Amino acid sequence: MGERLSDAEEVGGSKPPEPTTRDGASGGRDRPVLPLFLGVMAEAHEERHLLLSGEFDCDPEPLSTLRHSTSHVMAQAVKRLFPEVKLAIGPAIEDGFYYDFGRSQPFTPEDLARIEAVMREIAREGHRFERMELPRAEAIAFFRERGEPFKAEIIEGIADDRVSLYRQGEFVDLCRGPHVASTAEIRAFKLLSSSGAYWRGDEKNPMLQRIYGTSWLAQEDLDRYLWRLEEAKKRDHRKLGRDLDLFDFFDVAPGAPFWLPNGMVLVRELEKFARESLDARGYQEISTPLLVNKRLWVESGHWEHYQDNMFKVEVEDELFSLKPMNCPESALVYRRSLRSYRDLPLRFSEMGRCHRNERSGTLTGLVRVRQFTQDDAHIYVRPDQLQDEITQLLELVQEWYKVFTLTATFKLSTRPEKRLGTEEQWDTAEKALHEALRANGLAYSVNPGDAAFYGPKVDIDVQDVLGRAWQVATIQVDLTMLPERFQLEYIDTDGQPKRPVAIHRAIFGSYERFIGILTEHFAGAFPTWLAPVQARVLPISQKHEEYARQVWERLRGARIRAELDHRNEKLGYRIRDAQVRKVPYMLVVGERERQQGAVSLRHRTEEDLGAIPLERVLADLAREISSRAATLTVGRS
RNA sequence: GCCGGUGUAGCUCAGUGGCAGAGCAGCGGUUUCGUAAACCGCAGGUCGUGGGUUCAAGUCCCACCGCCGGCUCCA
Repeated sequence: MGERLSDAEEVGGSKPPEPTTRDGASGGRDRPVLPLFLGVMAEAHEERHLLLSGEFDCDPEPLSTLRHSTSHVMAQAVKRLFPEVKLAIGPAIEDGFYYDFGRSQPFTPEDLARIEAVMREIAREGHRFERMELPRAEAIAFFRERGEPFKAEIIEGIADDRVSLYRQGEFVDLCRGPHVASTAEIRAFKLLSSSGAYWRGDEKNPMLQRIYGTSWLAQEDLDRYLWRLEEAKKRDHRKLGRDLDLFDFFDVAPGAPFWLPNGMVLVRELEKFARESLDARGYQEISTPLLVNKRLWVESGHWEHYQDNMFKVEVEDELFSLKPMNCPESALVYRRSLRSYRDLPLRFSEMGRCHRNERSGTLTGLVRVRQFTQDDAHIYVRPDQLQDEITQLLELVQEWYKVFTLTATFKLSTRPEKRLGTEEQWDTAEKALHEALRANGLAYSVNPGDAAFYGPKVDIDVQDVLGRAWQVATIQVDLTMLPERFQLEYIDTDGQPKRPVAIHRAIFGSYERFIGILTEHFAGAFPTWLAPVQARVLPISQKHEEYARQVWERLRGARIRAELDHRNEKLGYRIRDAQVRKVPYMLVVGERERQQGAVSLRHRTEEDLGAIPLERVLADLAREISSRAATLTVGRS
């Protein structure tokens, strides 16, 4: 993770700090993996505990252990500064750790600085982490006496007779370990932020104050991580969206993006891509109403289960709602005529604009919105067609993501406790998903019990260049919801009506989120086929404007999105401007080019590539765009 | 929705009770330029919105809205 930023498309990015040579698999020449781990294991009883139970509060892997230990040191520092604070929990998490504290006052940035300073003192003091065990009842009494109600509550929920505590210096915490040997091992860390968090994650419980931090084995690793955070900030689609004039939000429509001309190019190109692909695969596109009478939502069950998220509108004493999903209306389309077994699979695709009343605090740029457009489809199949259809869908998903150089991860979610449908139906559906994943040679993880109540699903995450995962696509088998609730049927070979199986699927997920992810993935430097402006013509001076205009006309004639920048500015200024705007190609023209019928080419990340005949540039550009190439190829060959 | 932070020019930000500021962007002029920022000038503001305190509010107080970081939710 974090090693993938060196792509050629990176524009104006700073160089990462020199990576440390050790990286888990790659040898680890000077990382103190072994000594640290031995330190963790030094105490014989802890080793025994590991061997016997394998139960720890964190992964006994060195980095998690270090982060978990850092959270204890932070808690110790907080207790030194604010003795009245109550301890809750402090786990290691990806890239760091947090600790939750019971305290009426939130922590200020100044508090964090003070806490961090005390943590460094504690590290200098070099306290050993010592494990001890107490009978359960004694431990409860111990924490009650120390005024730690949360800790006591945790132990009350533990079934074991004995619990383990860890001490470093004056600080004692309920903990299963493991820990590093001494606070002296905690060096490369930083507190990052504080926020509210509910006790045990339940909003009915009191709100605690959480402090997040990060901790690493070596200072270089910390520096590298902090650099990664900076880099992620530069790639933030909200910033790039504004800088590149892709989209904007206005406070009159929270959670609903306005697409600006540049961003709308992205939407249109993606739509075009999707339609070309789906048309070739037997999909039939439909479009259904946004505003629908409550009666439909009652029939679909959304009124019962999803009402709180729906925008309601009263029209002439009748209640309507903006659709939060497209499936019920797709079912109406299916149901409007008698279907034969020969008609299946029936694939209805829809660019479905949905509205969901997400709670205000959850809205985030394009990735969490109230109005979005799904690249939705509902596929109706006979049970015997299910597996083959899923197999094809997985192929399609991979084909699409490859175009965007995104790497997908597949997660299979299986039957939950509360579910509809027979065991036999679930067996068949889950087997179909397993087999389809295998048929595609895909590695996947399984989330038992995580499926929707109506059928198992495969969710697909993509990783962006910074290694962050985003859920985009989903393939959900629907055994009961649409088929049963809407009484869907097809006439089978025996002349009898049968229930089809429905598949709900989206590959981009939503255009909004997908464009947000692409923006971050490419850092705004989109492949040429997606780039809002594909080429800029730059005359050396205004004397060369006429030839520049001819070049520009040729580009536009070839339906290339081109601009002519003949502003009264020096060439260097205009080149810089095109670079900043991440325009893939700059075509510089002066007297020499005019005489040769050529242009001097420059890629957005590179130096002058020299004069190239205009005809060749046009041909190369056309090829690159029509093939939806991921990299810049014009003039290279 | 909850906890906290935040909101000043198109953008990035300064201004801590006493005349609303800078850089970039924009516009005008000079310059006519060979590969990442020429020079001079001009214009640009209900300081998120609404109340309040004060002789005086961008600044202090209250409420609301948006945004940011989390929590929760994510049929």
